[in-house]
Amino acid sequence: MDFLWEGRAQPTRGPKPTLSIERIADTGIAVADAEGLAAVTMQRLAADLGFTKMSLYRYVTGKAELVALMVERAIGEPPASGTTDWRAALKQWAHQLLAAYLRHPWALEAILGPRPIGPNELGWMERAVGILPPTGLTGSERLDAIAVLAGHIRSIAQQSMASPRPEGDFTAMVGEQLRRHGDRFPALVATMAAAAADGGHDQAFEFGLDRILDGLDILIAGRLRSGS
Amino acid sequence: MDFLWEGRAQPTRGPKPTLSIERIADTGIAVADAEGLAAVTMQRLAADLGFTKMSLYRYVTGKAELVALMVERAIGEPPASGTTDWRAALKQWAHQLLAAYLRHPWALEAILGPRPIGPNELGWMERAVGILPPTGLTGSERLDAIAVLAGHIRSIAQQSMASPRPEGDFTAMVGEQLRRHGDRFPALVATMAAAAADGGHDQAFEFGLDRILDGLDILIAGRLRSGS
DNA sequence: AGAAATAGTGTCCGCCGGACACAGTTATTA
DNA sequence: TAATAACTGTGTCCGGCGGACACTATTTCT
Repeated sequence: MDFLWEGRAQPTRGPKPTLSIERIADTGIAVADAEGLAAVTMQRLAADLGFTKMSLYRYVTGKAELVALMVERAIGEPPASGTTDWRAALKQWAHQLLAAYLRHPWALEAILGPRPIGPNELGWMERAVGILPPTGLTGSERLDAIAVLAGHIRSIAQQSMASPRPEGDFTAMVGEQLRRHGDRFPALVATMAAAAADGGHDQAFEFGLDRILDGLDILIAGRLRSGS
Repeated sequence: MDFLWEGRAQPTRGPKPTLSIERIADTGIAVADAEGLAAVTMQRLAADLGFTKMSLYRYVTGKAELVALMVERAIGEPPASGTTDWRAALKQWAHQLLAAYLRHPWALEAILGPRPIGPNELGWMERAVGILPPTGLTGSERLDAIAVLAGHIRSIAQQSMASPRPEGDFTAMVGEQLRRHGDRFPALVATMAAAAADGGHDQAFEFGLDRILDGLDILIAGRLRSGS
């Protein structure tokens, strides 16, 4: 349950371990980066490491624990902040977290559903809540604000997941279906045509981020006005 | 590829099929609702239906297709809108979509990554973009606005996923780790304490929704002012 | 009365996560 | 120094998964 927090107490007797949790997790990360999370199997990692499958179970109690370790290492520690302005700092934080997800898209798959929380994941949250205090929001509001941002980041990262085949692209797929059944979706057809006419390049992340920050700004400005 | 759009042309010769795609998908939905997506196996569905596993492959080319069908049926058609005010309509849409996800939490798992898009999914998008036109936003902006909302909804639904065991709850898990390693996360500890002191009940969805809509409101108001 | 196409079954395969017993290695203890 | 306890890595085995394929039984068209 807390294997993400304290390292195993290393035993005194017995042969020296040749492998390490870190090497196994890093191999898993490399495989997942290159071929996706589905390619991460005990067999595969053992083969890449030159060991047998069962030897890995000396370092990891099961696959769930392995994946949790991979996520924790892949996400890493949050970089330090550069500004004190809450809006600029949150924007920077969002960009950094998005970059981390884009480096390891499989992590989105791995963090679905209830799972143990590691120090790095908590570190990212810590950095974010550390930005907000001087803004006059309540504790719940600060947590909720970060939840919105984190959700937007995950959502965009998920949408940007590189698809192995070109026909997996979401907008292309929508376009294809609209070409066939456009009569059933008139507003969508019109909007996508308009989007293709204007700039049309992919700004979904920046757009959503700016809207959320604008919305927070209003709330914060109101609080500061009524509070002072 | 378009099995979600047109029904199979039914053959003339041969025995009458006893099963149907719909019955199979509905059985899958029932199993997934009750025991999660992992419990949905060909063997299990066949057993529940009183047939052999391989008989299902007469109706469905593989498990991926089955899951796509399950999602399409589970999400269903979007309900009709009640208002013409864009903000109220978007809010209603968001609540309806969230409710749909909460009814079938496993759908979040199933819609990760590139996948075929069905008419119902496109219907939800159609309804959303149909709300926005009279707001002065460009085509790209309207699509991006919906993407932010959809992301927030998915994110909240994912966070609210009922965990089988009580210790799977996210905030509880965070609290537990903070109790042990709180010294490393001072801002987080302070914020969670503050959140427990104020109302503290779960308003993450409404909070984020209102922030996003506020942010959109600013942009729209600005466009209308400069446009007229 | 074929012949052709289909529905459902039974068997088989490779791959997966993982339990378990075993042999070899190392530090402690008698 | 010899015995022993603890540990590492291996080999074997299991149940369950998705799915390929051959086979029989059924239905309809020629």
